[in-house]
Amino acid sequence: MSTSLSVCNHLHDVQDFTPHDVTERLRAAKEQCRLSGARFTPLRQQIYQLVLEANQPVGAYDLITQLQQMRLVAPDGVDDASAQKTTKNVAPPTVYRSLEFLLGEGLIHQLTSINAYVPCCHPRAQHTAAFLICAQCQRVQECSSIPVQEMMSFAEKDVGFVVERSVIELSGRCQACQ
Amino acid sequence: MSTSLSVCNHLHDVQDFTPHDVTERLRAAKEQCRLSGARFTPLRQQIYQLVLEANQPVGAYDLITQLQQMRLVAPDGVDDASAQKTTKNVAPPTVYRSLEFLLGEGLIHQLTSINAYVPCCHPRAQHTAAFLICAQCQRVQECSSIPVQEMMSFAEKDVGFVVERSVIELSGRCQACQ
DNA sequence: TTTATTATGTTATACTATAACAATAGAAAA
DNA sequence: TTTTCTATTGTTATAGTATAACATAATAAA
Repeated sequence: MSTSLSVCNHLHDVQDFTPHDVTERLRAAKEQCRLSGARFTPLRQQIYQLVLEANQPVGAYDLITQLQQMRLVAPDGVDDASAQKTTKNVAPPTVYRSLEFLLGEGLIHQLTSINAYVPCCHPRAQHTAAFLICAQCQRVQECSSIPVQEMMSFAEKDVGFVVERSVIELSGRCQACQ
Repeated sequence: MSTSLSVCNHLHDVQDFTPHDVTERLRAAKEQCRLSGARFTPLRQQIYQLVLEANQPVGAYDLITQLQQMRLVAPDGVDDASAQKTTKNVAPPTVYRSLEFLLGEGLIHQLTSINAYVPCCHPRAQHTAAFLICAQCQRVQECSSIPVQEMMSFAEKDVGFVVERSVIELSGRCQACQ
């Protein structure tokens, strides 16, 4: 996906970022956090980048595995640069806390039905969105157009229900996989 | 909820069944299974009844706990009817398999976002529904009216996405809790 | 610098769900 | 009826997801 951030259609693929896209997203996220006073720490950047670079929704434990492989350390008592390095343990709270931060900033979305995370196609204040999840190719499309809004307003106006959190996830086959 | 089964509005509370309602639901479910050739075994009936009688969505492990309390057994080697009875272990697969059966028959719905189950307001062949989940009183309303269908047809017609499974769950405050 | 706050590390554990195989019960066939 | 087959349930073990609680470290504020 090489679409400019300024384009605001109602349906977006949330994967297939080019390296250039990833860089741009990271830069934009830094700027967004700077403006809102949030601390976009190295760990948070790292995890955001992993979510951006994945071509599928990523699970929390996938991220743990990847972080562990990125954090190579020398064995105890060995100061030799050529020594065989070993991976360092990364515990679940490390990633869950960063995921929570990224969700709060609106940089990523949680896919509750498959316990995974995807980048937000258009980072901004938290917004309602529906997701089309292809069970074949694992691609995800984010959709914030009319039908979603109609469902929300139906709930609020017709039923008097105040929506705080929405989970709208449709699984099936995308057009390309049929 | 004492509404007759024949009433088919688009919004239903899925809790607050009277004992009479529960009996009627069980009878209807037996009949439905008899017609479709499915085996509505005692275990499955028992679990369906627990879901019906709950005034909140129930988790699988809630059901396990309740089943264990219902299955009292005498201690080893004691045949005295007056002996103190002890609970018998019930393992997760026991309830998950029955829940899967009830889902397949369309007798219950799964609330993926809170890992819980509720009775279907109008048992019939599997159908798409949205759920309004009150975070305060835990009541759930099942909604199968226009907005849901519009979202589905949007996905299928406008995007060419064939929906196989839908998770549409809105959490917040119901009218009574505001 | 000192203090306060926020973020991360660490250990332990809770909660949710399924795989794999054994035993049993019910239905169908002989 | 008896046997055979199939579906259901029991049982053990484990996988997968997520959070509580407290210690340490890094950053910001006083």
